[in-house]
Amino acid sequence: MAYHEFDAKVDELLPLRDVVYKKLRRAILLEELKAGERLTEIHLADKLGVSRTPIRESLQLLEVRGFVQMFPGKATQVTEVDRETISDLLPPLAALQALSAELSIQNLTDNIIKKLRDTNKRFARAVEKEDYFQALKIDEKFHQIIVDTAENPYISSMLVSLQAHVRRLFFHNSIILTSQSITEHEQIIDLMSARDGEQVTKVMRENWLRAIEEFHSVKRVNS
Amino acid sequence: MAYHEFDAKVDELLPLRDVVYKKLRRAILLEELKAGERLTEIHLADKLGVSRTPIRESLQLLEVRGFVQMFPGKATQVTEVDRETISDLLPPLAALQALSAELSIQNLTDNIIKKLRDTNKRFARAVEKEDYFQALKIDEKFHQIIVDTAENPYISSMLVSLQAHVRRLFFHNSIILTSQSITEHEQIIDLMSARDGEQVTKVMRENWLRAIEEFHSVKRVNS
DNA sequence: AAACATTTGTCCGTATGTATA
DNA sequence: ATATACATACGGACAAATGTT
Repeated sequence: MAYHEFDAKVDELLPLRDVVYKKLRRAILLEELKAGERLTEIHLADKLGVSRTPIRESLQLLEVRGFVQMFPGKATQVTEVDRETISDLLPPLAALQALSAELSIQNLTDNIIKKLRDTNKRFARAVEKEDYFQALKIDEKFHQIIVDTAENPYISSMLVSLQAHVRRLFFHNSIILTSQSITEHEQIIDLMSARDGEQVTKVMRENWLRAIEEFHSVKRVNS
Repeated sequence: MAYHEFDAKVDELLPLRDVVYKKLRRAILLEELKAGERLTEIHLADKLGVSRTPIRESLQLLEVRGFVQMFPGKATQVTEVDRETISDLLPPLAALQALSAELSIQNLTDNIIKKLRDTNKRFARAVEKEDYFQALKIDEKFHQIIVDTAENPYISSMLVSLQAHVRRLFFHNSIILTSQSITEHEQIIDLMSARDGEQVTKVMRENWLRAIEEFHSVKRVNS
């Protein structure tokens, strides 16, 4: 399930660096730590009540994942997010999601198809109720099932990272998940059942790339 | 250029953790540190003449990149590579390389096309001379030009990581780069010039996925 | 089962280097 | 340009956890 990634449910048994990592990432996603803001180890250590070591280690992980930018010996700051970022982010995301769909075909079971159809029904209900936050969560779940079914650790790992960035960009921009998504999901399920790898790739890509246009039109209105 | 990634040309100005990171990754690629081998911080620190801090930090980076596996509180070991790994690795690699080709079209200049044709000529000469090591290096360069032209930092970063894994798998298995690759490269250049994103995607994918079959046949003979 | 030897996780001190007055 | 304040990079010590005899 996707949301464990930023719900920051702190399991106290985890190493401190992981706890700190999740807290900091959550803070960045929620914009408590703002884009461009400078992060100093001592300050964060005080604030979180830990020493500098777990702070340093978590900052380095955040940097690999692209949430912060480190200037060795100088400073660390929260990565800026400009409008162009989403254009860079979505194409690889779409490509990897599409690939997941294609690869998941060989691991498909009736049970998984049932789960996908159920999830899409719940998605449809959320869209109808115009509960877009809930719809977004269910949409993620839908895609996560497909990614999990593909059983490819490289793809999973890359998608975790990309998804987090997408969330960050969309967090305060309510995404418009239209009824078109419902139909596309249904199409995706049908094509996977029919084992049509080529077509499902195409539909999946379109499903994700449409978000670029929607994002740009929303932003144009807001700003 | 791709090989700076594991040539471990130690720039002494870099933070120690980066120096250590490169040394360790190089050692893993060269199988000086063998798959499954356990890495203890103190031992590595002694061997490299540094304290545990840069060792720890570099190990965490290696873990994100998938070269080692960390069991918090217990141990760290070099990731195992089995024959199935290449089947997991190449599909996302192919997808991202194909996407790079598609995206690079919009940034294409005559100069870049010229560079691609030149590189492919040098590639052809290396293949003819049966200098497969050199051919592999030039092949990487060819693809790197395309990735760079796409100008997408997310894709670049993911490919760096995937490529390193591929190298690890292929390192002691001389890849057979056939004359078919030469033709495909030529095709790719032509399709990019013609701005045919759809077709170049297809050819690029095939170019990369063919390596799966070749790898499997080679391994079957050797083992 | 219990004490032991290791190893990891965390903290903090110090040196080096960076930015600012 | 110099000095000062400050942050990071690294090292080393201690505590906690592991697994071993």
